[in-house]
Amino acid sequence: MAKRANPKAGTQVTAQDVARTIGVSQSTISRAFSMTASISEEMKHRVIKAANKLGYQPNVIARSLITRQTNMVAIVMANLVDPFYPVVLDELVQQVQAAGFQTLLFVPSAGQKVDDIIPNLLQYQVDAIILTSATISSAMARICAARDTPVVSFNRYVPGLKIHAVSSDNVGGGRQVADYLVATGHERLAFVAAQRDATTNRDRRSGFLSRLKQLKIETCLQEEGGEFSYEAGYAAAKRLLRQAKRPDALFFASDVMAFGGIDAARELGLSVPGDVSIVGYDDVPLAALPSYALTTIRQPVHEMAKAAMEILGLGGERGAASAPENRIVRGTLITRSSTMDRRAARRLREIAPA
Amino acid sequence: MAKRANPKAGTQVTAQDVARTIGVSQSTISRAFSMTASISEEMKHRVIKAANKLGYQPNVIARSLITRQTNMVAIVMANLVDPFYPVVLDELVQQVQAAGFQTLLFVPSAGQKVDDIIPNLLQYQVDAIILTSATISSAMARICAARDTPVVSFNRYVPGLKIHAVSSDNVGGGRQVADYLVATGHERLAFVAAQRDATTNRDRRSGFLSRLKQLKIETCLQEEGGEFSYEAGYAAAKRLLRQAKRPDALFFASDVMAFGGIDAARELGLSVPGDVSIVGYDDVPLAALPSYALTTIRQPVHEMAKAAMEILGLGGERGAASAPENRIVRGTLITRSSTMDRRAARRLREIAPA
DNA sequence: TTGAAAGCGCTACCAG
DNA sequence: CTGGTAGCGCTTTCAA
Repeated sequence: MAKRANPKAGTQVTAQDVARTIGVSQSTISRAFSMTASISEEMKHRVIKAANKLGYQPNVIARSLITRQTNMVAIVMANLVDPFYPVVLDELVQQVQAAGFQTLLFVPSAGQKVDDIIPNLLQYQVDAIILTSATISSAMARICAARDTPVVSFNRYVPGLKIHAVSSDNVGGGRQVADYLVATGHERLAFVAAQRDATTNRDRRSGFLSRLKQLKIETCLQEEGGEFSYEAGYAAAKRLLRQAKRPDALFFASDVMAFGGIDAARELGLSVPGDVSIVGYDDVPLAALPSYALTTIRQPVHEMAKAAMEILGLGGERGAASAPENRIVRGTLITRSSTMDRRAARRLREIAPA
Repeated sequence: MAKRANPKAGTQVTAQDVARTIGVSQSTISRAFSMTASISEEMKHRVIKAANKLGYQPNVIARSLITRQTNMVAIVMANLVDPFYPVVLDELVQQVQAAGFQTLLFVPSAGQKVDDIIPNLLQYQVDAIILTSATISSAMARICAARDTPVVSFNRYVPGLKIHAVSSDNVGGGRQVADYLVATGHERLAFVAAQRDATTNRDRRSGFLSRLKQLKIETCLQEEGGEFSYEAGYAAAKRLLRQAKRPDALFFASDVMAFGGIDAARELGLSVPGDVSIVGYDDVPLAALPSYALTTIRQPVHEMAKAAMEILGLGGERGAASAPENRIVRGTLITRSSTMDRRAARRLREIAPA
C-alpha cells in the first residue's frame, strides 16, 4: 500500500473527507459540484455547507484525468518585447478565461525552438495550443493532430502546414497604405521590410507594391530592416533619408520600426510629416501618443482572438474545426499626423511661392 | 465498468501500451522516465526506443496526482497595459521556466477581485503563486498557507499580511530623485502621485518628500494623478504647469505618467528640460527612446524576480521560506535628457544675460 | 533489477 | 436521487 510519501500529504481536504462528515457517499460530493449530475437541492446545500466548513475544493487535476479535459489552453508567445504582443496576450487571455479555461503561458527562451517545447505542453494535456508569431514543423503538427489537440497560429500562417491560422489582412493593409499615400500626393515611396520569412512582412509588402504597380507609381525603394525592431527601423530610415533624392513617404512593416524611423528622421533634422510621411502597421498604444502620432493600420486584435477561439472550439459552440482553417480579418487605416496631404501643400506653394 | 465515454479516448498512448509492445511491466516504463528509480541501462534504452516509436509521452497530470506536485506556478498579472508589466512578465516566466516549471497565467478581468480567482488557481494545485501589483485578503492568505502553497507579492507589499513580498527600494528611489533634483539646482519641485493605497506610490512619495524636508527644501507641490496612467500624468501636469509660479521639476510616480507629463508640457509650449525637468519611475523600454529620453529610477526586475523565485523555493536550493519574507532590492537612477542641471544654466545667464 | 498491486482524487456507470 | 464500484495514467511500495 502506498503510504503518505510526501510531506505535503494530508494537507488537502478530499471529497472523501466531506462525505464522511455528513455521512453520504463520495459520489454525492462529486455530484454536488457537477452541473449535469442530478442531485436534490437539499443534499446539494448540505454538501456545499460542509465543503465550505472544511475548506474543500475539487481537485481539477484529478478530474481531468477522467474527463480528459484539463481546461487549459497553451499560449506560446515568441516575443513580449514588441508592444504589440502584450496587447495580443491580454486579449487572448481574457477570452480564454471568459470561456472558462486557464492559460498555460510559454515564452521560448533565446534560441529555444518552438518545436521543442510543444511536447512539454502536450504532456500537460492542454486542450488547445495558440502560437503567436511562431511556427512548428509539419512533423510536430502531425503529433498534435494525432492527439486531437488543435493548434492555431496567430498573426502568421504557413502555406501548406496543416494547422489553423488567424491573421489580419496584411495584403489588404499594404494596399490601403498604398492607396492612401498616393491619394495624398506622395511620389517617392519606400517600404522598409522586416524578417523576410515572416508572412506578416511578406504580405504587407506585396500588397503595397502590387497596388503601387497598378497605380503606375514606379518609384518605390525597398530597404531591408532585418527585424521587427526599433533599431532596425531607425537604421533603415537613416540609410533611406540620407540619399540625394530622398523618399517623401516611408512605410514600415511594423509600428516599432516606424518609431525608429521617426526618430531617425528627426535626428537628421527632417520634419515628420513636413519632409517625410511615416506609416506603420499594428496600431500599438504608443502610436496614439502625440510624440509619434503615427498613421498606421490597426490590427483587429479582438476579432482575431475571437476567430482563434472559434476555430479551437472554445467559442460559442464547442467543437473544434477539423480541416485546417485560415481566417483573415480586415484591419483599418488610422490616419494621424505622421502623414500629411502633399497635394494641398503643393497647391499652396503654387499660389503663394515662398 | 467505465467504458470509453469520451470520444477523445484511445487517442493517447499510455505507459501500458509501451509495456505491452516490449513485454515488460508498466512499472518499468515509469522507471525509464524517472531520474531516481533504478533501472538497467539496457532496459532503459529498450523502453525509450519503443516509447519514441509509439509517440509515448508521460502524462504529467496523472503523475502530479501522486507526487502532489504539478510543477505549475501561477502568475497573476493585474495589469498588462502599463509597459512595465510585460517586462516583469517576461522576466518572471523566463525564470519560472528555467527552474523547470510551467506558468499558469491569470489576468483578472475588469472588476474581478484577485481574492476570487485564487481558489481557481488552487484547484489547479499550483505549487506557488506570484501576485504582481495585486493583493489578497488575509483570509485568502490563510487558505493558501493551510494548503502549503507559498504566495509572493511582487512589486507591492501589505504590512501585516502574512505573505512573502518582493519590491524595489521605492523609498530609497524617491530619495535618490530628491537628491538628484536638488543637486542639479531645481527649486520648485512637485510630486505627481498615483493610487493612494499602492505601496509603490506611497513609498516613492515619502522617500522623496522626507528627503526634501531634510534638505530644507520647502516648496514641493503635490498633485494627485489618481492612477498609474498616461492620462493621469498628462492631466496632473497640465494643472501644475498652468500655475503662475510653475514648478521647475516634476517627479511622477511612474514612467507612463511621466510620458503624459512630457507631452502635456510640450503642448503648453514648454521645453523639457529647458523649462521643466521630468523624472519618472520604472525605466520601461520607451523611456530610453529619444522622443522622451526620460530620467528615471530603473527597477531591478531581474533581481526582483530572482528574489521571488528564491523565496518560493524554486531557485537554487529548493524549499520555500516559511516565515513571511519581505525582500527589497535597490534600484538605480538613470539620467537622460528630460532633466538638466539648472545651476549651469543659471550661471550662464549671470555671465551673459540675454 | 524487475513485476505485481495499491491507490492519488476524482467521474461515470450501474443498480436500486 | 443516491450508493457502490471501476477505473483515468501514473508512482510507489513490497516481493521475488
